[in-house]
Amino acid sequence: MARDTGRKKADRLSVEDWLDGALMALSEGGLSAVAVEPLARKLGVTKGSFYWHFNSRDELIGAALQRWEDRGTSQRFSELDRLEDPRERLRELLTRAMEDEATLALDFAVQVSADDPVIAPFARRADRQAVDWFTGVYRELGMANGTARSWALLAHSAYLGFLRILRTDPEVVPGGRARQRHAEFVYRSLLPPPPASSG
Amino acid sequence: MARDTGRKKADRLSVEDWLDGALMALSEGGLSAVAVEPLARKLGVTKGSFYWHFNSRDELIGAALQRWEDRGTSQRFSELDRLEDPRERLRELLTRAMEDEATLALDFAVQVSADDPVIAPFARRADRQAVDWFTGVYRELGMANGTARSWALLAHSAYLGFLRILRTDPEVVPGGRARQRHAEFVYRSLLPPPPASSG
DNA sequence: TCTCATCCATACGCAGCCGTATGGTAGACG
DNA sequence: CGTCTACCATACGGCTGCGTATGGATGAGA
Repeated sequence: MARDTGRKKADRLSVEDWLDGALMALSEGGLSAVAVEPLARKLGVTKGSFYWHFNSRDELIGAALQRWEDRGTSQRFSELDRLEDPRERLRELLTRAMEDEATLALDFAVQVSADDPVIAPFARRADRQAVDWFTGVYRELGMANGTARSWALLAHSAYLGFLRILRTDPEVVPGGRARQRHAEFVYRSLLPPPPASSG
Repeated sequence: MARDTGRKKADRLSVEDWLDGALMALSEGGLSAVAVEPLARKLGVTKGSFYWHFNSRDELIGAALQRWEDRGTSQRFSELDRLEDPRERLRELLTRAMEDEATLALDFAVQVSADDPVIAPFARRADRQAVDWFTGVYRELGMANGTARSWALLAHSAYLGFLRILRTDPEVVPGGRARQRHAEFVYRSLLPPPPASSG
């Protein structure tokens, strides 16, 4: 059967290799770059290889985004949930999100192609997940449900918009240390006026 | 000469007709919908017509976006500048932006294709214009330059992100009266704590 | 009426991508 | 050593969009 222990040997690609390639292409050239023939060229094979592993281009995109969802989207939040102070969680998410280039690139690519029928459900789930997460944080800060959701929506909007500006017009957005300071600023701005007392 | 008075007569299209059609297609189907042959079909003519008026698809896109820039982007802000109170200007922009469907659709389309080489310069100019405008408002509210720009960046990010969520996942975002209340909320949130200056 | 410019249809070649069909190769296994 | 299977190359047909070339229609003006 020879069903496992299959380390790739430079040729002889695996499904994983295709998914990696797809995500790479997605983050570099957008959705249109996730095309069978160009991808095959980049991987040093031909379409024949691809259509053995997958049935269609959409299947590849779906699988790759599923991988993205599993690896990134969910994990990102569950890690932060270990922090006790909701304020700290908020701060960590924002500062961290503005640092990791790979995450930024993929989030941007998905966001930008969110109107595509294959991408849409993933983008929607990512949105819901983020907004829900933010909502939880704000609720822990003592807000009512409605208010918390408003803040959450604003926070996630700010992230998405910032992402867009960052990728399209890097000149407008601060870079390096200034970026960290901006993240800090956004954190403070996205923190509602202190409800009462806390430390 | 017969150089003017040329009202279109159902057939016999003009450059303006093509630009209108391009913007319409852009707001409905995104950049990929601004294609010569599909557009020609929608206008009831063939490519022969198009290539008489334009030299290439990119030329059409550029001209259409130029029209968009002239008509919408600039005008939008200059109108608001008539309001004395900067707070009012801010409020008007936000509430108005969340109402006008046509504006939303086009802004979204441009934003989503902002990585396209033809679209990019327009998106960049629109970003700069918006951020500069916001910066002016915040400066009038008594902020230092750097702080004002931070707030401006946040405000514009929030708009762009909200736009993206609105078009992709309408369920997450409030509609109708709730939308107005959210706009009001965003306005209040994007208004820094009273006067004075902070760091 | 003839002419000329304007506007458009038709038909073509070209390129890129999708998906299929079919044959080939390398290694596991008996 | 032969066979079978996993993986891939090659070659094909089809679709869609871009851009060109060329000729037809229509109306203004002489």
